[in-house]
Formats: sequence, structure tokens, C-alpha cells
Amino acid sequence: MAAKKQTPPGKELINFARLQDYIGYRARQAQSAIFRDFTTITDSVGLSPGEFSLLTLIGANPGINQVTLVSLHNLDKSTLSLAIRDLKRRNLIESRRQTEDGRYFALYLTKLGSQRQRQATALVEGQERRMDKMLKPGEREILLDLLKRISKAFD
Amino acid sequence: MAAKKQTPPGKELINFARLQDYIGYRARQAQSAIFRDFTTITDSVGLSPGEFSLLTLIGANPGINQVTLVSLHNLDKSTLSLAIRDLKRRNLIESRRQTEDGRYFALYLTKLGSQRQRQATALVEGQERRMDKMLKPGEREILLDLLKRISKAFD
DNA sequence: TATTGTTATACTCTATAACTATA
DNA sequence: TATAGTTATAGAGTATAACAATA
Repeated sequence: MAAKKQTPPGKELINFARLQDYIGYRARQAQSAIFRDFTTITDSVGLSPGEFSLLTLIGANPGINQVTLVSLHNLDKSTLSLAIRDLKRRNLIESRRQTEDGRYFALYLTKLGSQRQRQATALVEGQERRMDKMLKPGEREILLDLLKRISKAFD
Repeated sequence: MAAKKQTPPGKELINFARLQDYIGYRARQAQSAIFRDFTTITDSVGLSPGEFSLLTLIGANPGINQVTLVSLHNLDKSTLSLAIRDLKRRNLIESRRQTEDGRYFALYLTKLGSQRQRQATALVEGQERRMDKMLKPGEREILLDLLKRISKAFD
């Protein structure tokens, strides 16, 4: 009978309270949009977002150990341990017990891991270029600087 | 024996590859810092972050239904249904079946829910003011605008 | 038939605690 | 005793699918 839907109202009819004026809210929206796309990218090369991040850090820091990765990732060591085990099983990384201090295991990318990491990196750079299209010259640097300062507000 | 720790190296010794130059990476760092603090805030009034968000939207849109909330939240309706049930149990919201179309339940804050929402909002505004301290005049508006445009890159 | 909302179930990611191995 | 790393277990948050109620 009615020509147009009565409910649910479109987003434009919704009262967002002050939400849209909050940095917290906008940062969540943006990060969530980026992350959804990022997940599609890492999925396409058979990695989770966290795994891509781990492969990148291990690739750039050969011989890094788990304690150091934990401090970079805000993860518990038990959580990281599971992720590491999984990456080993899939032959993406390998670990060798250090001779100087046998408590540490030095982590390295395998050839396969290195290849996957490079594949994913190329796709992620593409994502960055898509974001650049929304920005004017110089605005990328401004955004990075502002985000860095926001992070520092919670140190 | 050694005077200084050998491992793990401090963050300053870590090679971050290109990570620090990515908007995706910086946005994740910033959002994650904000969110950790946000969780502490909502915890302190007995809410989860998602519950605070739901209470805010219901408070600003009395009579809103679950389909509409789902479209705003990027959640499955089954997930939202559980959250709504929980908020009802704790007497923070109430729902009334609509007379015009009995498939819908109109949602409202209870007095208690409204009070909690206001408490949390005051604390969240405090968080925004702490972020402002890292920014110069005008930079908040710039940041909000840039974040909005980044979100639009993935529409 | 289509839509709103619920429930059973399972999956993913995470942390806590107890553990082993090395120092 | 202290630190690196593993494992068992549990909790939070999520989605899928089957369902009931209403239109």
C-alpha cells in the first residue's frame, strides 16, 4: 500500500547524538573500513591480518624472538605462541634455538613465507594508493602525523 | 654478567619495514589505543563498548528497531539479538511490540539505562578532551575530515 | 512469500594459569 | 629464582542456519 518503506528509516534519518563529532568514533569507522578491506587482501594470499603483520616483522628483523614480537603486538605470549606454531606448521617461518642463550628461539621467514609476504605487501600498497585518491597532496603526511600524535595521547 | 639486557631489543632497534608509513597501520595503532582507553571507561560504568554504543543510539532514537540498529552497526541480527536480550535483562532498555506492524519491537532506554549512558558519555567527552591536548587549534576538524574521507574510500 | 526477531551451534581471537626448559 | 616459550582451558564476540511470529 505505502509507496515507500516506513521502517527502517535510512541512515540520514538517524540521530547520531554527538557520535560523529568524536575522534574516537570516526577513527573506529575509518579503521574498521580499512580493516575489512585489509582482511580481504590477506585472505586472498591465505593469511590472516595478524599473520601478515608477523611475517612482515620477522622478514624485516631476521632472528627476532617471541618476547620482542609480543612487545610490538600487544598480545599475550600464549596467544603469540599459537600463531607462531601455526606459521611453522604451514612452513612460512622457521625457528632455531639460540646458542648464546638457549631460552630464545630466533625466527626467520622460509622462502615460501617470504614470497607470501611480498605478495601481500604489493596488495596492501595498492590499498594505500586507493586511500591516496581521497587525499590532496600533502594530506597523507598530515594524517599520519595527526594519528601518531593521537596514539601518543595514551602512552 | 652483562650490564645491560641483550635481548629483547628495544622498539627503537626494530625495523618496521614500511609499516609506519601506512595509513592502515597508523590508523590501527591509533584506534587500538583509543579503544583500550574507551574500554576502561565503559567498564567503569558496567558497560561494554558495544553496549554503550547501543544505549547511545537507542537514547537518541527512541523507538528504533533492531533492523535499523543492525544497519548502523555492521553486526548480524543474531548477534544484536543477544546484546539486546542482555540489556533488557539488566533493565537498561525495554521494548514494545509496535501496533502498526507487529514484526517490529520499538526500543527505549529505561531510567537506569539513560542514567548509565549519560555517565559514560561524560567520561568519553573527557577522553576527547585528552586527545585535544595533542592537537593545535583547527587540527581536530582537519582530522575528522580526513578520517571521513578515508572511510569513503571503501564505500 | 518476505521480513523481524530468536535460538542453537560453532568458530576465531584472546587471556589466565600451570607447565617445561634454560639461565 | 627469573625468563622464554608451550599447552590446557575458558571467555568474549562473532556469524550461519534453522526457526517462530507477523505481514
